Amino acid sequence: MSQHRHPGAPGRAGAVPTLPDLPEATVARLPEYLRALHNLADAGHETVSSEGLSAAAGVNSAKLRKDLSHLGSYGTRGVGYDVALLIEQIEYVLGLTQRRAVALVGVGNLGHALAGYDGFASRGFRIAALLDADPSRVGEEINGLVVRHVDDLPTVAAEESLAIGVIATPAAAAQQVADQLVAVGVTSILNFAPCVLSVPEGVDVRKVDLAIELQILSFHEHRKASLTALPATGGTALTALPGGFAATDTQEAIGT
Amino acid sequence: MSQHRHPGAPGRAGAVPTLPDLPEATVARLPEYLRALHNLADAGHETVSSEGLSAAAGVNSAKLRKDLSHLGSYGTRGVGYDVALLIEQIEYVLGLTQRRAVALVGVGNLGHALAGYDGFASRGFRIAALLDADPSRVGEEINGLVVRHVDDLPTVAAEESLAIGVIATPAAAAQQVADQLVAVGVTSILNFAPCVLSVPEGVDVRKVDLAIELQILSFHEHRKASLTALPATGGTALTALPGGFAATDTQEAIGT
DNA sequence: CGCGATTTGTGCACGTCTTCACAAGCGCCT
DNA sequence: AGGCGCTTGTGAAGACGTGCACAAATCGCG
Repeated sequence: MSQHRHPGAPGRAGAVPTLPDLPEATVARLPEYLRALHNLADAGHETVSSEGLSAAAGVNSAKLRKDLSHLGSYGTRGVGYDVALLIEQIEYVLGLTQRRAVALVGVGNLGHALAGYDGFASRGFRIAALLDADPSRVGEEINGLVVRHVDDLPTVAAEESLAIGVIATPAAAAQQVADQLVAVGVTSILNFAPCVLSVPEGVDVRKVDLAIELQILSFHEHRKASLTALPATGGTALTALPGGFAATDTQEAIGT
Repeated sequence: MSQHRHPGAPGRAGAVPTLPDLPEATVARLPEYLRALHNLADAGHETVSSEGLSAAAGVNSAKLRKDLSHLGSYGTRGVGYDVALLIEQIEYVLGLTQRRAVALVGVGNLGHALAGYDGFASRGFRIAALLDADPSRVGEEINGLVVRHVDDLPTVAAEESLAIGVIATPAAAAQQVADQLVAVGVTSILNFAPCVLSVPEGVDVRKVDLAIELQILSFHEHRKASLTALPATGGTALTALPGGFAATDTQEAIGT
């Protein structure tokens, strides 16, 4: 159990790609670690302790160590983790060593924003095509890409190796678009439309619903409000401790 | 244990607001149930079984029943749930009976889209103000609202009862904006900037990072690809079962 | 070379979430 | 009224995720 490193990662010369099957919760945090690591690297740090990295990523340090231990044993006792090596490892595990092509369907309000969002490009993705069902939108140029009709999907898929699709259409159109994406071989879908998609087995769907996030916050607001009404204490029950900000002030590497 | 309904909900004539403290996982699903219920109501359904509702919301029916049981005992054995009543209950618990005012800071690419997103308005929220730090953006009118300078936050907070803030700025500005929001009394923040925020105790932060979602999908792509490479079976290992779409075809009420 | 300071990696216990399976309850039909 | 079929609500078990606390490992220094 001492040092089991996973093959296929550093010298990726066709080695056997034995991906450790990570817990979902860990996978969901890896991108956050990766972002924090890039910040640290930009700030000139060569190594970082689990304490420092966990603070920058906003998690518990024990959790971070356990997460990273699932990748293998990178990191030196008494020293910390090598920033560059860890970046390489996480990017490998996340499959970011190749720049994945993404098809974005639905160039409405949100689609426009996504098309212009440089966070995709800067983190390993390339928007390969913009598609829309509305003929009046076809031909429009956004950020250097021309909007094509969604029925051109097969053509697009033939040009590019499409694995990921993003749906930013109204809910009514989402299922049909999903079917079209699946038909051309897309096996991962990021869905911004507020509806449930049914897809064949083997296709992954992640959903982002902006209104849902607000509703969750609303619940906590409601709860907080109902708490202040109850207890015998005066009024300023939850206006935070007087002096201090709670979280980790180890955000050294955030600024730019 | 038979029928414990929670006071303060139906006849909300100042009754004691005893919010049951729901599990976080349940809270996160309630908005999804609510959306499905609205669809069912629009389609004319008066009642719905846990089976039907869970299918429309894309979850396990046992999970749905347990979730709803946390709210109290609405629903009739042998019949199902009264759609209208359940909507009322969930909206009450989520604190959506009042239309909450939201301040949106950062009117860039994403901020524009959010300002124009009608999903907020249709689900209980009202964008009360658009703010930006860039003077050249101040004064611009978006969707009937004029962009004001972020330093006007105190004024805005004085006009409106602000509890929720949305941050759609670049990462470098997010912490400062969060501080300003907290300073004027905001206790819930939805953060779209890719960074960790430190806030005082009692303030809730939820984060949405579009790139992270893609990276999680990328991991699963990577894993799927490495799986097809390994097993002795031919090639079409994961191209789904021949005939059938996996999920719940009980999406009757989705279309519109 | 040995020792102390430091930090990783992990066994273990705990809490939360999920899922099954079934008793209790309700309505309808005869 | 009684019985039957259907559906909710929930106990219990298992899976999963979290966090503590500490042994093992490494570095630097005298």
